[in-house]
Amino acid sequence: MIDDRLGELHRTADERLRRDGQRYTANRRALVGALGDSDRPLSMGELLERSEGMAQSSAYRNLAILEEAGVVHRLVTSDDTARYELAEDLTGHHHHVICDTCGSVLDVDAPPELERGVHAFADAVATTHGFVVAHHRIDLVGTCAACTPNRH
Amino acid sequence: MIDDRLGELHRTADERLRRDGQRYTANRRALVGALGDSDRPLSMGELLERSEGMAQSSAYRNLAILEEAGVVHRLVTSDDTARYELAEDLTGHHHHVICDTCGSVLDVDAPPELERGVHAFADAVATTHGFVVAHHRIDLVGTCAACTPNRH
DNA sequence: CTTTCTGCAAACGATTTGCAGCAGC
DNA sequence: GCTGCTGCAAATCGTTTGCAGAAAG
Repeated sequence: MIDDRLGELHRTADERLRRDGQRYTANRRALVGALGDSDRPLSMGELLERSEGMAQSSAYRNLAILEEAGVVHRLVTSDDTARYELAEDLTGHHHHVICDTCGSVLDVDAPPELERGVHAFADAVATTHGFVVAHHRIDLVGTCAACTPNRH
Repeated sequence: MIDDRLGELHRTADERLRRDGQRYTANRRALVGALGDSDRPLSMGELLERSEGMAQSSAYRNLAILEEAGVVHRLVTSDDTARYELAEDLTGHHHHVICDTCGSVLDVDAPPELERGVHAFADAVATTHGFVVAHHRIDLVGTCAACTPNRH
């Protein structure tokens, strides 16, 4: 196997769950697999489509446990449905492009110079306000290519 | 009156509502006044506290209408309750510092150099993905000064 | 066997909506 | 008066939780 990214991912997830006294069950494996296959955050609906026969309540419960274990990250963009992605240390640092019209979210990398700028900003805020900055978000919000023709 | 910022604000809100065929009622004035008095986004609870006797449903309805009219902006940070602030052209461009622990949100200005970087990034994404970027968000997420001592 | 997981159904909490009466123009 | 606004109560919708049985170790 040339690219064992998914195998590695499952191994890491298993390990982090065990550390929390949790089991890496088929349901959890399915969720992590679905997120690992995707290049963007997935909504609950999308996750259920990709997880044959999983009860919605199990999905919610497992995603919460996976987030607790540091495997998954839950995000809320603008509409009222949450989306899920793998934790940042599993995917690499990235940002989001969000379509106001259809709610879709795309992953993108920001130029290093921009990242440097945000870090400087974060340091300044930490100093000024005694705020401990854990991480930052940069979202570009607008209209995606698919939704643009629909504007009139 | 030396600083007629609030008067001006109410005049603008009135005008934008009328443009939409809406009235600038006492309830709406109270909401806009509360947001204009605040230096940070307010939750529904905070808005109701500051709006003596307004029904919650009226507040939600009016905030939706004010948002439609371009007077108010609704934002969702991480927890599951929305927050509201005046539209950006009424407050000036700014960003948010969000406490993961207590959910509080603080307004902050980013250095111009950082804003330039984000715009360049937005332009690049627009070109690459055919995405029309309407605006951007930069959030610093972490632990506020008030919540820091509680970490152990 | 014991503990954790699971699905189902009921419960929740933020937000929305239907409706009848009140208010603005 | 007509139309929009309000409060109230009921409905919605995403998400959470209680519970009894199934599965992992």
